[in-house]
Amino acid sequence: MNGPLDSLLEILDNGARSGARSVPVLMPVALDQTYDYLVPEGIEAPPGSFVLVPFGQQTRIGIVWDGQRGNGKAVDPKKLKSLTSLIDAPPLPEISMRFAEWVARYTLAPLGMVARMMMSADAAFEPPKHRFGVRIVEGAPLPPKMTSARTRVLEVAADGLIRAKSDLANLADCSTGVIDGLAASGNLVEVAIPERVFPLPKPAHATTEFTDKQAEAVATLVSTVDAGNFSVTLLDGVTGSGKTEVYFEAVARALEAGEQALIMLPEIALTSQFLERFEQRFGAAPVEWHSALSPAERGRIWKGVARGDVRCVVGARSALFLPFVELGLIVIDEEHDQGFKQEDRVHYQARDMAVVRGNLGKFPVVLASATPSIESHVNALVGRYRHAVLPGRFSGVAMPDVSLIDLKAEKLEPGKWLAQRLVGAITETLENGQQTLLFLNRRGYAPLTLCRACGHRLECPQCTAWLVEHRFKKKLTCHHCGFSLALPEKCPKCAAPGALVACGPGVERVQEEVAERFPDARVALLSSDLIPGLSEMREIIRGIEAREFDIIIGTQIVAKGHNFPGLALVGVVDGDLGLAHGADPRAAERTFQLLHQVTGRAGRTSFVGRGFVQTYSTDHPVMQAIVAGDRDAFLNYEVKTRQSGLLPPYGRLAAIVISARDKALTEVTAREIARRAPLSDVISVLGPVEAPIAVVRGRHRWRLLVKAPRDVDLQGYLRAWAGTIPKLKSDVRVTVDIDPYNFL
DNA sequence: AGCACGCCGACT
DNA sequence: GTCGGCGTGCTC
Repeated sequence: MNGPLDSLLEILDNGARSGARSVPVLMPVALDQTYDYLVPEGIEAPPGSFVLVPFGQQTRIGIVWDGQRGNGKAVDPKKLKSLTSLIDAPPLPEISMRFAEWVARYTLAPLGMVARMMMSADAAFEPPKHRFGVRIVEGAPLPPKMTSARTRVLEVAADGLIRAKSDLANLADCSTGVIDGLAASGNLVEVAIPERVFPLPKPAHATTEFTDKQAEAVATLVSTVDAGNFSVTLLDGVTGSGKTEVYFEAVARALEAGEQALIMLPEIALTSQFLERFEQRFGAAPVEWHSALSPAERGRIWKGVARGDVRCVVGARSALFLPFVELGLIVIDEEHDQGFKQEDRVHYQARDMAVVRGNLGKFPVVLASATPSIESHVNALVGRYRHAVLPGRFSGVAMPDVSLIDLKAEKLEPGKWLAQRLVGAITETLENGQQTLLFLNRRGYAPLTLCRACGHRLECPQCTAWLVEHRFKKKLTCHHCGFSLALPEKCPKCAAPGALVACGPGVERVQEEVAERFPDARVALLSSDLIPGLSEMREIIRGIEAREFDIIIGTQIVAKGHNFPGLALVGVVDGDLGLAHGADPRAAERTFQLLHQVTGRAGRTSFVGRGFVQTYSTDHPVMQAIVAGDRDAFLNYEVKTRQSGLLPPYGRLAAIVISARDKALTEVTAREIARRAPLSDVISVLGPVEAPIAVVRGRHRWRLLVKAPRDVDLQGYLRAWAGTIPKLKSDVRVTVDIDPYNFL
């Protein structure tokens, strides 16, 4: 006898004889197997428990799993160590374990790495830190020396609330010494500050008036919640069609039924506007989950979700991996957004994994968008998803009137990036006291700097990429690795002074042109590198809503999720920017969505807005669909393109990236891996080719693209392939990305 | 993933 | 002669 069964029997046998129990533990590291630990007498460690275990040289937190995942080798029972202790945290729900296994299997990531994502709230596993504060003691005799500071403190504390010493000191305008004095005299008592409770969203807090069509969509969504089984509904409606309010009703129904609900948004769209709408409907702020939370908050929310104290989460993609115990609905708003694809560590598409989560949890999933992804559109078309359509704009306002500016005919002045017709429209808009948005999806001042004297281009020393000038920061920066360099005075190659010229526009350069052309206009510049955090972003958005700015210049962070009521004109500086990537099957889709979304920002409440798209490719189907305002024309065109190319969703893709510091080694390894691809009638392997960005952070990169029909087990093929690859030379890294969105 | 062990180059 | 670079192997 040998193999896993043998080792299992051996452990059971050993356990029986010694009276010791052992449990499989999954560690949050890049490993796909569980490790067995003895459970000391007196400790209960049921599946899902978080436990502290000795692991190699370290002691780490693992999860007691509900099944063994061996590596095929038998384990010597004498090697078993005992787990150190049980962690005081709510257990990982069983459904989260099944979900983790599913995600690991699908993405080809080690299960331990998926577990790590689920545990990304360190504070949840640490003993809770009690914060202490003080409260007034009613009726205690006043100390003999009553100073004015002491009087102020007691006046503030008279309301009986518990406050941190420093808070109370601030409110009473004194030092904490005064507080300590009053505590010593018995007039204040030190008490633990109770944990903040999560405000409960109230399903019946407010009622929304719906049009007939909206009410129909509400009824569809609510019926999927009532059905209590798995379904996916594509909620399809333009910005301003009342999409959010419609799916709020589904959320309300799930909450009413005692289920938890999750609303996922692209990180960038987690705006205060959205949170306010939630609060208006549910009478409480939602629990937010995103990367800007403090560690303590993450821990608190993680535990709240696992205990069921949190009923509704509004969050970015990682919220999907929170330990929901009673999840009954997921809404993915802006479902087409590329931000749902995670590209590092575990590569996953949160929208697709949310559908999987719904299937495992037997509950409905709602995908909402004004410009659905081709994948979801096709799924709705063929009946895999239900389709709820919200027609037109809620307030009865027409879509903006969009025109193209053909840059081949209407030439730009040298060194300028706004065509005369667009400048004219901005002037008119300013005269009308309305707002203009200029959109350019490129950060910085200029994407390329070259030397007029010798032709040298300033490139990143560790990537195959140009350095982008950031004029405000007086730096040249690589957008791939973060390398940066002070803006040089003279050419680093030929030393010619003052010969460096900036080529091409970034948002900062557009701002410069705007300042020159419209010196009196109040201008806001929005770019992720210029905004330190979420709160600053929210403040700027508020300023725009309050019409504190006339012209808004921004990258894609302005395209998403905001409603600017005074916006009458949108100018797209470079409409062709996203179309360039040849290998990316989603380039056209992405460009269409972005242009549609950004031009759709104009004229949303009380007037017809205008949009101008500057382009050199006026004949491109994307541009044609944008001017015609004909989303369906674009969808039809793109569906045909995908169908004929067997591209998603008609085919499945996997990208394999081979990288190493040595150029030749990278190529040799890539060719060797490609050579070992199992033969298949239906699966094709393209490449290897050098990656479009050939070097990143000093690592050379080669790519393979695997194409399979929809109904073929692509992961099985890849696993079989991986099994034939001999051990890689050190420093060679191979990553597999199922359903890639990045082709660089 | 993270840690220790191991073996080859520039220092006190 | 040692410190430390990172390549390699292992974690019940």
